[in-house]
Amino acid sequence: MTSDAAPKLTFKQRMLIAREEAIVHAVNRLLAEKGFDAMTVDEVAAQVGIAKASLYKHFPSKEDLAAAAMVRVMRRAQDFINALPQEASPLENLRSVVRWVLQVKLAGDMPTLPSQNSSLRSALLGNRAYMDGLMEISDTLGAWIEAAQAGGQLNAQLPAIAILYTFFARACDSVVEFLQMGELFTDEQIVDMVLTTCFDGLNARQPS
Amino acid sequence: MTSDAAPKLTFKQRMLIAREEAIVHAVNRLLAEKGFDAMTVDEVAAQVGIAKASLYKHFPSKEDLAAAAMVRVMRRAQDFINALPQEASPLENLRSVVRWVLQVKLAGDMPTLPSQNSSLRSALLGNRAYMDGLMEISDTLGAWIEAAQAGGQLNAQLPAIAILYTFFARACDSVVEFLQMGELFTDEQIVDMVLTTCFDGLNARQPS
DNA sequence: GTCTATAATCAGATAGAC
DNA sequence: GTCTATCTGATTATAGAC
Repeated sequence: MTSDAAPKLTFKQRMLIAREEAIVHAVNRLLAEKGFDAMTVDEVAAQVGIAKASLYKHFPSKEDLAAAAMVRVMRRAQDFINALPQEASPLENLRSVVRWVLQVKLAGDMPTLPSQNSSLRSALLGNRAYMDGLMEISDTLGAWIEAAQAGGQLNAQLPAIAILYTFFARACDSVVEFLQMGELFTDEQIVDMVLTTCFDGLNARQPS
Repeated sequence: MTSDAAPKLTFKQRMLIAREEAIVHAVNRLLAEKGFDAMTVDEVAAQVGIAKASLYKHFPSKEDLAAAAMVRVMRRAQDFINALPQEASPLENLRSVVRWVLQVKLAGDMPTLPSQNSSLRSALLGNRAYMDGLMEISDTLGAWIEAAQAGGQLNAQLPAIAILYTFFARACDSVVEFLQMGELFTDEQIVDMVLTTCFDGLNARQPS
């Protein structure tokens, strides 16, 4: 869908892109580790090894840094989606994506933003790349959800949008953090438990 | 369980308690509305109508304010639990409590704290009233969960602690915020959808 | 574009009079 | 205990030289 024009980049341009990638990578890790409010721009600069003022030449504000990190993780999600096997069913695809999200989160690589911060909120809404990425993912997942509902695999009583939000919410699921903190379970066990809870619910299975 | 000694309070003491209640109430609303980081102590003082320095005579830090708000909401939860009908089953009780949590959240009365803030974290861990309240609720819900698992109503494959965390997490479920923001559903519909998702999962029901 | 140095602001916490 | 006034430190963002 995204028309990547064949790039002919000068050395300087590649350096610039590499540096911005390093910046966004650092932001991603800090957002995953301590969240938006606790992350300071000084920290980001220190991690990248450049001066804070140089950061502001690349990104005009802290909010834009966060937006770039979100774009990055959404791109990674798209890459994962594009690599899914063609023969898989919509439900299998959805499960795979949720599993991937949980694994990224458990690996400490999932940036999380406060849903309440208003300045951040408006910055994201005004960010073209962010909104585009969000809509692209929503379209893909939304189509799968509706297909799975039509095929009788997902509960058709629930609005598709509610199911979509439920999937998105796995990216900031506090259950994962709680379970991970307790150190009683392996990452794999946590993924399985959350997946089970998400798709099968907490109720006991009806004996078939 | 809590031995409330019959109080004989002077007028001054009652005034003090009333003021502290007003403070904690304001903190509760601000935490629910904008979260811990965005809430400022100045705001709290302004809402209560006292000077910031006076606030600090009652609570030694912002973290303690937050802890008091959490204690307040946990007390309200205990009151709700104590009022549940005696004849109800463990599963019914659990559903009722989750429903109550969602209703409080939808009413904008559920204080939420960042799970990542470390200074706040240690303050909570060192707060006797907070830890006591948390453990009391955990004990009650935990007993119900195990009973429901033994009775075949809740999935016995899942560790009880994972189910407990899943319930706690409803108090800060971003799905609720997303759905509420969209303004497509009534509060009651949102409660039902989240409850269904939580207990029955997203998969379609097996035709019985 | 990168740096050092600094502005400008804001928020948590306190001093000290009453 | 309550107030006004203030301190202190942290943080976002920028000025200006190279």
